[in-house]
Amino acid sequence: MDAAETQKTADFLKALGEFNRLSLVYNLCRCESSQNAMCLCDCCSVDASVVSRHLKVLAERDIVTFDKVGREKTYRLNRIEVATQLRELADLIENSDCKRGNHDV
Amino acid sequence: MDAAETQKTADFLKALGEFNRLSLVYNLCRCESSQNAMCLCDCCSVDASVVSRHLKVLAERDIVTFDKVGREKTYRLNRIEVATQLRELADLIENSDCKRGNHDV
DNA sequence: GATATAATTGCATAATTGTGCAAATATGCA
DNA sequence: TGCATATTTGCACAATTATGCAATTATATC
Repeated sequence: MDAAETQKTADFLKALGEFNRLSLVYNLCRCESSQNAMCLCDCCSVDASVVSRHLKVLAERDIVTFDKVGREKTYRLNRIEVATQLRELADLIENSDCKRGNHDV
Repeated sequence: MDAAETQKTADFLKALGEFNRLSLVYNLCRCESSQNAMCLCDCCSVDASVVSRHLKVLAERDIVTFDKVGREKTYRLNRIEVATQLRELADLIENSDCKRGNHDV
């Protein structure tokens, strides 16, 4: 577990670990289809510019992906990737190698 | 998903989403037995007071638990609980109810 | 009791982050 | 072209957070 990887995981968790951003994620969670940013604004009582910035953070960490359609951006949640990353962390925490005698984790 | 619960999940993720705290968690991850705080200091190049505060944050979110033995506190990772919470989030994100037609998530 | 070690706390500070507003940019449509 | 809508960006500011150092508390040992 080198520092760069630790930092990457921390950044991923930090991106999810903010109330409005997590609200956006939950909101996208409920939508099978993509949602544009204005629609997502409704779920949190902040300015559109704030939502824009939060979505940017989520996109930077590959938590969401967007398509640009005309002047709208439609966002969708990277369900599989996010879930996988969370499960990998869960597995590491629950069954880290050195519990089995491998100290080179 | 009410606001209080969202906030709680965000706080949990935020606690894990900081480099030095995640380093502490990974460090505890590698140890089957409890580790005292001074020993944990070695894994991150910050002052003991900083480690103390980070451990306090982790304990507040039930990520770690400690026992007080004499003047030392020994910490251990709440492996099962942390892993479970991460997996529950993964499940929610991957298979949110409304993909199945339930919009009351 | 005196001293040493473990851990916490108060304080100041630097750094980061979240926010709103106004302006700018980009695109669609009349 | 002119106007409306979606989104981003610049800027200022408030709030939070991470940090180090010094002092304090708690406990063990001599």
